[in-house]
Amino acid sequence: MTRTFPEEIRTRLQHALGAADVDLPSRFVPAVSPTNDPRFGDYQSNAAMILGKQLGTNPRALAEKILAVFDPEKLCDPPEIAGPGFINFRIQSALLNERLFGLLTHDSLGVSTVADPQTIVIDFSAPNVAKPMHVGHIRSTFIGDALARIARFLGHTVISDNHIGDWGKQFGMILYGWRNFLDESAFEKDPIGALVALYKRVNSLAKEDQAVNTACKEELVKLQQGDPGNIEIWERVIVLTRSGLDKIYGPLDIHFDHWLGESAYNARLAALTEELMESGTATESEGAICVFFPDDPALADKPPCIVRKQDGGFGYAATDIATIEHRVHEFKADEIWYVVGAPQQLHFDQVFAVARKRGLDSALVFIPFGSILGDDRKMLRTREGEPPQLGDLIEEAVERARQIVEEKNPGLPSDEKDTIAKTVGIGAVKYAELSQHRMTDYIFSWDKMLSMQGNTAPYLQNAYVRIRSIFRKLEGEADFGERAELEDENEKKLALKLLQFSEAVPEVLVDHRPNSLANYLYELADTFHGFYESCPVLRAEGVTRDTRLTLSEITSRVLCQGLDLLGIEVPDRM
RNA sequence: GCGCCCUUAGCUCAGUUGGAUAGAGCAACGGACUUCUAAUCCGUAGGUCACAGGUUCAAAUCCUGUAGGGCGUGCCA
Repeated sequence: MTRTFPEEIRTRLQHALGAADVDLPSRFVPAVSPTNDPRFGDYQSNAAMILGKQLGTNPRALAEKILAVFDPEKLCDPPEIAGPGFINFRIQSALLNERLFGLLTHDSLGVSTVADPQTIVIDFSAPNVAKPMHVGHIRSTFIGDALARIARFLGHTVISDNHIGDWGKQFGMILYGWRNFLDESAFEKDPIGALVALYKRVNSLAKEDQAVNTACKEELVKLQQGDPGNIEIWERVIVLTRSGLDKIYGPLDIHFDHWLGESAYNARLAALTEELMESGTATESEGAICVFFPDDPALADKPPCIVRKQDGGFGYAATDIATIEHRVHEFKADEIWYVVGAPQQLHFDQVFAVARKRGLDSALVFIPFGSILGDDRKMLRTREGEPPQLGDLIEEAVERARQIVEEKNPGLPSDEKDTIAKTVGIGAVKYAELSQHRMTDYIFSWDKMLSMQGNTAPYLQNAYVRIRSIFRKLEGEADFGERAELEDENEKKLALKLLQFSEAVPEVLVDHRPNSLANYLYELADTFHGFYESCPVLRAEGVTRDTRLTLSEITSRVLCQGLDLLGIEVPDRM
């Protein structure tokens, strides 16, 4: 297992600190980060400044003391002290050469698997039954899928679970609608559409008419209590919904290990509630079974967690608690990640608190994201208005990409153009989401989601395509020679960037933010384009050519692998 | 009312968790295709990091307050 450059530098700094007999605060770890200006070398550490402050000594003097015993052998040039006390490191060319060339035979492109693999259940996407996926589902679906891919790549055991909303109050509405207004003919033509129409009709009716609202709740309670007629309807609706969802997930290349929706835990809810009562965790309040948190300062003055409602029905707190139990006991989850919108913070704080009271000690991680807003700057909701559907968005993306391919590369076979259009269009939509910080709210915009210029997936795909084009022009098998020798500044910059893939991937899981990987890939493509402009590959000779071929090959592999971790594919031509 | 989150270039957003002169993309302007794919590249212009204090060698980043916005706040999920 090869250490990354920052890890190596950090280790040697720690050695030096020990050798220099510096009186370290407990658990002090020197920070090492890439520089933002090449004049300062490749990496920098502010350790001397931090320590200088804590120990009351001059930072630059301390830095000199550290560097007097720092061992740069086979790693970097002798480090320099700069500014108020930064220590700057420049990686040795020989080491860059060696590591770069080594990447050719390294399957995971320099990325080490984690030392302590965990079993991680990731809960994402979770659409509702009988409602089509719309643009509001983009975030959970794409972010969750990317996190699953990245965690797997790093060596964790990942179990993805689509916890679909197949049991809630909206289902009562479907049942009510099914029993009262089902239009069989419309249903045969377009099952999903008919279900949606049904839902909408009942929803608006229930808003105005309290009796309808109550009737819906009653249908739900009947279902939850096992009424055979309602069960039968429910089963049919699930099958239909599942097939509708598969049509969306398929082209997006998103797959789940399990589809354990809310309904999967129905049989457990009554007993769970009783256990909660018996253990004193839950109490009755205003006719509902609730958990209060008097000992938790953050939750004490908040409304209670409602496990069972007045009408006897179970809310999603009950199913979520049962779900955690299942994941801990059956899946042996060390961690459970919830990729869910930020507004549900309180709900998960409560549910996690209940789980802990029940002795479930797996790490429960809420991974929130900001809202997608409509033109009015309000959250997109299905209840009012009509947010664009995910299927339509994808279709439009593919169409726009198809037009551009037609324009740029009319000579390609038609079926290849189709494939390219899918790869590019879907990539653009995914990247638009994943390149953004997950907590940022944004106003949904077709043009933004479908942009194909600048910092977009097609930009990264284009860099890959240019490289594949180089190799297509090579006669026969590519020969990368026996070593790399970096001369030009653009080559060195690119080599360093490529070697930093090993830093960028693990970085994502520090804060569960795929956008940090997207940023890295954009910078890589940008660096590559600089290299591409000033360093001809095929016209070069000897070791220069070998080196440039190596740089190109590794760049294409990192782009392909990196994009794959975001769930984005690359075409060979575009 | 209370709680959480947000405010960075005309627009959309990054900003490696406190580091050196705050960066990209769009849009604007000026250049580069008989060359390994121009979905590209190079250059110009664009900033009181909402505002006011504070913490320190160092603040877009941490603390306090103010303004504006979003979300949540007992039986939807």
